[in-house]
Amino acid sequence: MSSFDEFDAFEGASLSARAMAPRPMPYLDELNPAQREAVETPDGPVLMLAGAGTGKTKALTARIVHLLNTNRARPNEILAVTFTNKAAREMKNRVGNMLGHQIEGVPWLGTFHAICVKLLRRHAELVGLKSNFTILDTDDQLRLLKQLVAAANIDDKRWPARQLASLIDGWKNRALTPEKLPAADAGAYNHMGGQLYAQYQTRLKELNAVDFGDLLLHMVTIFQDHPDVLSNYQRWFRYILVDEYQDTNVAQYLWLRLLASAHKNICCVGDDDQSIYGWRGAEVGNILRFEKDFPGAHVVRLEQNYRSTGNILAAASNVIRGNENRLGKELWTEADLGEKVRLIGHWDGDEEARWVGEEVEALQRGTRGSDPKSLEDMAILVRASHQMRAFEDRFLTIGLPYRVIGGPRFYERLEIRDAMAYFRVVVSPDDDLAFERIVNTPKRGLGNVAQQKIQTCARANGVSLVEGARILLEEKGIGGKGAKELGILIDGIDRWRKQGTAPVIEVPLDDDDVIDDGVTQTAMRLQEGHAELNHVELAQVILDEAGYTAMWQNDKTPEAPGRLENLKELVKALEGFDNLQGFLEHVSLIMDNESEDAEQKISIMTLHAAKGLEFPAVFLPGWEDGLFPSQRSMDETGIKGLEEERRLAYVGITRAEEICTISFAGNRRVFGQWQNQMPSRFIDELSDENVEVLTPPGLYGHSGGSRDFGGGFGQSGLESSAMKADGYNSPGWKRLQSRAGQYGTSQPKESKAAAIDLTAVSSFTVGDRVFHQKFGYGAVTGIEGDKLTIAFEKAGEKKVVSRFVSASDDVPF
DNA sequence: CAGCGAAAATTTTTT
DNA sequence: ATTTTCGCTG
Repeated sequence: MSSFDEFDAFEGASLSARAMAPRPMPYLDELNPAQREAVETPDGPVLMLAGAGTGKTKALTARIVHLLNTNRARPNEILAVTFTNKAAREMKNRVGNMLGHQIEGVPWLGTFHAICVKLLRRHAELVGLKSNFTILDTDDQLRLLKQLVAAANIDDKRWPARQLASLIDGWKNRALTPEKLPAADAGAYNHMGGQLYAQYQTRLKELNAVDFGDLLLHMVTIFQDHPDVLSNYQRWFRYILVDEYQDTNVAQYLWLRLLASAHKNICCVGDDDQSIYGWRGAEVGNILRFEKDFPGAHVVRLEQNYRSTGNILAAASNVIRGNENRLGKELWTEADLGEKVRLIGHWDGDEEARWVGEEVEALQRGTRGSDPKSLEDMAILVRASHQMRAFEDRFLTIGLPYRVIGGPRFYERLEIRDAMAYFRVVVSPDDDLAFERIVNTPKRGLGNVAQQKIQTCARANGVSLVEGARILLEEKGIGGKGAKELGILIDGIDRWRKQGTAPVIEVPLDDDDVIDDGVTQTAMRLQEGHAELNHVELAQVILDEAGYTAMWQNDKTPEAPGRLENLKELVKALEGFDNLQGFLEHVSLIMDNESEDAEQKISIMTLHAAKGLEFPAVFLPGWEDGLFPSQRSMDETGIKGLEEERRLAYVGITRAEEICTISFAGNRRVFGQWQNQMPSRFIDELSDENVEVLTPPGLYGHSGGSRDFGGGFGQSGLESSAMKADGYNSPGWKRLQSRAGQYGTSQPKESKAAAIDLTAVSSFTVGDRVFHQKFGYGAVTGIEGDKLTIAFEKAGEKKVVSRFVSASDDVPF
């Protein structure tokens, strides 16, 4: 009460009060009433229901700053959790900016996983681990499970280890240890699920390792079994903030509830309409139930949208209205109606990609009525990643710079994982999984048989694989080339260990000094060893001496140079860390790589990856039933799945600030087979008055100007609404169908042949030497209609539309 | 044991 | 259609 009076006085603006105010709070003036309410209700449970684009992050950061400014908490007494590293980074930055860098930052601001690692390092022994445990990636996890499955004599064919992995994952998400597993669950996976889960956990402990799910599960277990530890943290974390609360799973929920149960100073921010991670264990129920979990909770609704135009917002609202289980919010905006949401149907997926490409270029030029837009301001959001390919191909051929977000990540690449496995073997002698990975990479003549022997020997002696291999060699249990190579490898590992920084040693911690200083205290400390090399040099030496670099240098496949390049980048990335251990830790948690490059590019990403982002212009292709909403999602979870898909649609539309373009295709290749597609049911749920139906350009080719489907559907507003009123019987759709009939088949394969006749372009023959703007010189190796297959000297083999290449003679020197 | 060709599986979304 | 896995041969 008392400390608050000062601020009331401050509001009153009397001079004396202002002089007494501890710090100015300009950030409060920038908040709207709802945001301000959320910020100025610091104590007790608060639920901030923040719709898309309503300034949620702003409110959250202001709240943190406010807690600090009012001296309610010191920076390290605030626990702020997010889901993604990106969100954590952004919040850190914004808090830093608001504070004007007066304070180092908020040390306990991070993802659930990052924070749990920090905590678990301090209390590892309580769950039978050492504090330098390693975090397994999904690769290792699967390899481990495969071994267990094989040992249990289960047919890997009928019961894939992958399936077991996802079961275990699911159990961990629900905070179920093997002991707590309900009988119904334990019987899964050929009646062996529970047993194998227990074995898996035992094995992890032996390896001194955890998987991703363990990070939370172990902490929940520790909190539940050790009230003293829990109460320590309850006292320490005086204020708790949670971002994206709708995405929390049971384990995360329990973790939070345990920590908050004493003081209940917990502020959860979320939007039930943006809950799109149900499939990986997120429980919308957590947010729907908040007021029951925390009686007397203060609920604040953020409903003013600052992102999108009126039309976009209205269309999105109308779609989400189709969901039953909602807390209910109605977004509004002061912005103009703006352009209507644009809707267009295409013949097939390639045509769709072609059209989007042209549309992007038109937006760039500003010939679409609006100001010219930068590629940075545009995004293509797809349901599933395989949809990206069509756009990548298309953009490659027309030379449109693009960037795939959330694609194959740097640290998940084969060569990077191999290299890291080498580092791991050097750093942690017991990392059997890493050893398994590299023992025969590069090829050392150590096949299955030899590896089996090492396994057996290690197990018989109760030692790690490296030691097992050493013993095996001494006992001459292996001969020939393999023995020699194995000897070299083991000697190498010994040498690298000596050359590098000495291994970490545990620093004993007692609970009292545990959280004393979250910034600088780490559970491990480096022992100043007799390192001959710094860790960057060491990494290079390891890769070179192990023959790993050479392996790729000798590799003739086209991707080998890229892999070498990646390895170089990896070594360079090491410079940012003090030692190999720190780096490995970082990598296991930070799996995103935001490589910012100077060139302007359009972004391609999944709808999931787009959450939290915004773009002036957004393309939403592939709105077809079965693809979006995804058939699988509906099959697996029925109406629940459909509602989640609908939320995904809502997320997609609300990413757009000014221009939102939705499209679908009548035909699409699925598993290499052509399939007829129905327009998505969500298209029918868009509100008519906010949508404009565009006329598709000619079906084929670039020759005769724009032809539309069977005489122009959607020219008038009436027709367009008719179409949307019933997508399945819409004139547009029927015309799309009848167009198919015109070519005597519904198989576009056939009609593609027709397209070839119409285009009649190729003035090239196989063997011609050609030039392409982007790829340079090459030779034609195949012709398929107007598409040429060209073996480029630099870029390798590519398929390119013939009009983008010229005979190389034409190119002036 | 490795390299090659054939068969099978894959396509939701990820901290 | 493409990628991964499997099984056979050298």
